[in-house]
Amino acid sequence: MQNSPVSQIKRRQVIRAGTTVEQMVRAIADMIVTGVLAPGEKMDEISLATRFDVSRTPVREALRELGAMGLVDREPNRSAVVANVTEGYLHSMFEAMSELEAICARLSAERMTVEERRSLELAHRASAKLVHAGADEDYAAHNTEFHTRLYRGAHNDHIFELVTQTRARLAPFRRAQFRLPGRLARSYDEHDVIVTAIMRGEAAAAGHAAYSHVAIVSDASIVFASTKRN
Amino acid sequence: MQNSPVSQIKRRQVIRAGTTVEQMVRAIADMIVTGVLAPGEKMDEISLATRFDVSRTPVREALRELGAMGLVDREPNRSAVVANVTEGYLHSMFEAMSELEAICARLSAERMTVEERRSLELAHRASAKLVHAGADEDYAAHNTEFHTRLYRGAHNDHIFELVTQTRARLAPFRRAQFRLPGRLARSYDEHDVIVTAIMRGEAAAAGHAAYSHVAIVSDASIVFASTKRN
DNA sequence: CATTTGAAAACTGCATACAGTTTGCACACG
DNA sequence: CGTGTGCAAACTGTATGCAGTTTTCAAATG
Repeated sequence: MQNSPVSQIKRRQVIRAGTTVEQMVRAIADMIVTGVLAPGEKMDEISLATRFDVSRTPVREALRELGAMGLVDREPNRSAVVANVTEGYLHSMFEAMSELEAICARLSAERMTVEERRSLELAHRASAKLVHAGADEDYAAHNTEFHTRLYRGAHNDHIFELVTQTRARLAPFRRAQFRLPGRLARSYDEHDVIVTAIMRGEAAAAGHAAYSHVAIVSDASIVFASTKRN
Repeated sequence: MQNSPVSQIKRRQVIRAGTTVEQMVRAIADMIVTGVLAPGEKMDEISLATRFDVSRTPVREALRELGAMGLVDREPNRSAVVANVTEGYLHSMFEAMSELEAICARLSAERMTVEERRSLELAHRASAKLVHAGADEDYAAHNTEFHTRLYRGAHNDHIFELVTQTRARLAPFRRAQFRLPGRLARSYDEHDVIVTAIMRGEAAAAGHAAYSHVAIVSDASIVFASTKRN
């Protein structure tokens, strides 16, 4: 394991500060949502402690926090494992995501400032290039930002927290959503309906469009997740 | 420290099982939502440790978990404090609550089983007696159960989690909601509209009724909370 | 009298130590 | 050859100790 003191020191400076535990929470959460750690994978405290060059105490606190976030499952006297949800629960998370996005789109249509609307539309139009170029990765990044704009546009901090939290828990299960042929173009079109409704201040229409958009992604992801499992 | 093996064993048997940390999380969370600990109150680790007769380690883990739940605020090298949110954030939580309840009522209208509908209506009808008797406390208990029925009736585990979590964080700020004169009777009437819509399977109507119902409670609570603060 | 300062007290962050539990393996026994 | 049993290794849960930070309070100074 490449565990030189140098890399440790670098980590502490590069990943912006905070307590040891906070750094570990971010680092581990990142590994989970990006798929470096797969759902179901065991994470014993000693390995993590040596890997991050700290004692078990901060590791345990980080794992507990990740457990509270729903990213890892913990049982007494057992190793923590990367959260692996049942298909039923996965479905409920996707449905919740659709509902939450619908709320955000609806509220965005009502509440976004002129500046927010303008920059939403600009970013959306710009993403057309990525679709034509077939740039999966870049479009995925744009997509993440697009949805974050909707969450912020609702101007409700608590809903922002709920939707962000749900998105993090879903992340491990919807990687590669843009691998499906033709998905990029259709995603763009769906975004377009949402943006248009928001620009016109048509709250209900924006909500419905966002609901369908997420539902479509959900269906694709559930297929993906269930074919991959076991 | 009175750390006799006997008291240890007793605790483990009397307070129903789970790890030490889980017990503490439940106990402290309960103190917060019931108002034994007021928002803004400091909770230093040593006091809690001696109070629960354990070392600081499990206390720290419990506090971290409570922090992740949003019930306590933590900053590096400072004592944890019972979460004290800004008026703006409080407002966003109440709005989120309205939206979530609307979703639950809507889905309940579509998905509740015959049995669930029957027992919802029965419990609701029974609560009329409490209103006439002016039994604040008992009606509050019924009210909690009533809303829990809606959350379960939606048949979506993740939404259940989100709404439960939000309710817990709001609890400290809406105590005494039934102290306001005439509130009991109006609450019953509002419940009645929701129940009727659900029994008829009118999803949209149930959603709207639930949204208004919670919004009304929110307004009252915000007044209460802000008059009490500072 | 108000303000600054500095040292001690109090508390948090992390490491280490130890106790209790689970797991895996080897050996005995049917 | 399969199965059960017991021991050892590995790991989690909790306690304790120490280092570093914040807070408090009182004395000194203007």
